Amino acid sequence: MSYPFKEIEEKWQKAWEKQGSFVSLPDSKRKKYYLLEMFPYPSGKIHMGHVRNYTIGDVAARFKCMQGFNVMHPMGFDAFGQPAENAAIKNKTKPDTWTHKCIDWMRIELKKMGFSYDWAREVSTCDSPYYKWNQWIFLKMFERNLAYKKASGVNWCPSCETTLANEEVIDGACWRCHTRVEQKDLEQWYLKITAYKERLLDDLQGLKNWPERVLSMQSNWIGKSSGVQIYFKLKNTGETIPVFTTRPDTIFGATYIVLAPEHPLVKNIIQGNPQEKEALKFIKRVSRESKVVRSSSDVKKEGVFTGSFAVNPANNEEVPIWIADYVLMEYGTGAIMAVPTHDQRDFLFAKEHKLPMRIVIKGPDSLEKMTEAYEGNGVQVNSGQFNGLNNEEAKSKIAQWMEEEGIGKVETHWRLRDWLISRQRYWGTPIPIIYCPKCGVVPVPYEDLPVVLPKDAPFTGEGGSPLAKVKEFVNVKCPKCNGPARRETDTMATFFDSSWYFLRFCSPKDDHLPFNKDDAAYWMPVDQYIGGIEHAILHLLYARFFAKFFQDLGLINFKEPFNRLLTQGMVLKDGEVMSKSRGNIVDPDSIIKLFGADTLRLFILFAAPPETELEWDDRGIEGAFKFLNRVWRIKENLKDRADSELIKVMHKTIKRVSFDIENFKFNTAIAGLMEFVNVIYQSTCDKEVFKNLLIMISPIAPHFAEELWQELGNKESIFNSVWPQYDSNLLLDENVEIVIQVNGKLRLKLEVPADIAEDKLKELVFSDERLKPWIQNKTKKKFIFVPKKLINIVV
RNA sequence: GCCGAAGUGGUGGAAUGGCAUACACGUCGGUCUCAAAAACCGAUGAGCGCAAGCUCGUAAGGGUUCAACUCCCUUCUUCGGCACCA
Repeated sequence: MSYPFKEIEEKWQKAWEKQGSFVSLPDSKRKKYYLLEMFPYPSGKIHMGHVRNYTIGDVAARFKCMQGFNVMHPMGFDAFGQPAENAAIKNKTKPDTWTHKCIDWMRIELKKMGFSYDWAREVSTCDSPYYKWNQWIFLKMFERNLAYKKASGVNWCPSCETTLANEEVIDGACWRCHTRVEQKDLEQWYLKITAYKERLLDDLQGLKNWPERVLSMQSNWIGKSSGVQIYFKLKNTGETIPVFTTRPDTIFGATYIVLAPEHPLVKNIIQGNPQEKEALKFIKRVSRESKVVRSSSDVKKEGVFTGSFAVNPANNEEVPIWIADYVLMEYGTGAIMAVPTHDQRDFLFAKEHKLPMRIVIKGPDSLEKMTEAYEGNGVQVNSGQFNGLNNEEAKSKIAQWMEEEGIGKVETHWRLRDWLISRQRYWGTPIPIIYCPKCGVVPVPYEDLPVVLPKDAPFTGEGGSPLAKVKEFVNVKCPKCNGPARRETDTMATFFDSSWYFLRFCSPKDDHLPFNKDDAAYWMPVDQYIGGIEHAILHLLYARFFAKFFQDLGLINFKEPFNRLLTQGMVLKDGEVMSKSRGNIVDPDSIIKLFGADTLRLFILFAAPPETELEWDDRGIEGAFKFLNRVWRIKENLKDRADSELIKVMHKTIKRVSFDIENFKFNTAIAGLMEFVNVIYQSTCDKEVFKNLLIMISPIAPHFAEELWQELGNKESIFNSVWPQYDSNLLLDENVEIVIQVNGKLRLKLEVPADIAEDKLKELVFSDERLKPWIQNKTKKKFIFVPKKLINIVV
């Protein structure tokens, strides 16, 4: 007979809700702990990824609570976004109706898992009391020129019919629908995240409790590269061609320069030269190639000579100017100095086109023997006054010299671009801007917020912003001159909404500011944040940017919003990510029906450490169920007094499990509990021991533990009890097993008193018959003794 | 190419430089049963051996150390990020 999980889970979910068990209030006398999991998009159904993410968080929240922390554990919904529009078209409903229905379903499913959320703090980003503050934040940014409108080439997804931020383009395709992204010239709203690039990069250093790979991804994305802009001059006209390099130490080896085909100077340079016709042909051909093809690294580097020359400012040498497809207009200055001896791309290009080379940093090969560029360090040669210096040293010396001579300038390049936030979609926060023919771009006054998203908009699926078709929305009076004006009909990207929701949770109902300063000062920063690695760049970078902006507004007084970050691994089935298209989904609800939420929680924590991928295993879930039943049956055999040995094991288990849960090592924490239960089965167990076992299981299987806790006669909830402490005196054994090694190889194990003296032990070891064959007739060189652990005899 | 993470039984996975493979799954055996299921107990890295036991074994190779899955170097493979980034 298995334990009645269904009744138990329903019973306690109701009881906790009624008692308000997880409601959190600021309390300056108690230490706070803000535990946050990335809030879900309300698709209507939770999936295993949610279950894993939220179970990890829930264990930590309940554990911290029993350790005496004032825990805040909120939940909400990231509710704006495109799927709602698609569903509205498909099901002939409204995005608003559809989304709220999904939220209701989702809330029920989350509650079925028994998560300890403070539902009083729930927020949905699609509700105007929330998105009003998106508009407020936007206006604050607008005032500071951090939100601006600009016409430029943008990423355009033809399938979603909207623009995309750079962060939303993955391998040249839309992150959502994988359609190939096109370039389009449009006037769009941007947030000046680049104004924060140094802080976003530098402050990564302080994030000691973030995973290495997330830090590295963010740092790559921000992409700082320091170097020198060097001014080459056109031989004939004296016009300047700036090039960017990170290797100023190789300037004396720059034997030609290369311009991107789109470079604005190209036309002038080739004009009238015999090479003009060929060059034009080449430029035309390259312009037709797509960006993706051009940036694939295995394509041969092609180029043509322009017929013109420039002057290398370091040695006044004349160098030919080429055009090549491997130089990109978007990066640096769109022109490079080529050093074939010390850059592999330049080397290949120079060999192909028989261009001159000169070694300026001594490497292993002579010029004749060189088969590839030498990109390592070494001593400067052929470099005028810098000969003999190590190139690393020469880098800064040369840069300095160039600045003094006025032939170069130290410069830093960044990969990070401003964040494109306007979307030509309906289901998002309206951008609070009005266009007046007289006054131009006018921000909506603060007192007029929120600009409410009209509930009715025509959905045809034909593209174009649906809001533009709602006359009552579009036509307004100009706040400045009261004349007829027109509203902005683009909405904000949903990543805007999620960039500050963690602050809103601190005071979800505040109608004064996005969040209450005092509440945020108490709860923030988030102590532990948990979510998927897919947000390593997008959401986590934007949220950091917003936090820094709020810091500048004086609303908060810390740099970084998330102290610790845990990125949980994905849930796989048969080695592949669970997805609808693969048809390998395991529905959490079906598992809850069969085994209950507690078993599901237990399995998902036991099967793998939180950060790694987790392979779903139907038999594993049965194993988890078996374990809970095994614990359930202990109550039938409780005696008045427990074995003293069992009590020792209990204290060891308390130590171990506390440490493991504290450090998010749930799989080994559970292993420890299983070992403990195995020992209980072979000993005499009493109520006190069993109680401690239940407390340790309770964060993992809360309903289960609460039920047994009550059966033992406790009136208070198990979650009001204090996490057990171990008695370090009981951790010590009287006898210990000592491992005897000879030359590092295990030969013998001895059971001896724990406090045995080294001499006595030595005597014991050398007199042991079983060891004779290994040490007889051999000279003993060394005797290593690690107390309570091992002896190593070197012969 | 650069940056980051990882590589351990049939499987998921354990091991502050000190007994490699904890815990679980699977498999095999036993107890209970008319029988089965459940439950409980036990065995389970490979090779050799009747056995006590021995040898090998943590991607590969080298090094440091009395002692290396763990530290260092080289290489390979897998995954992730960035990338003709100058």
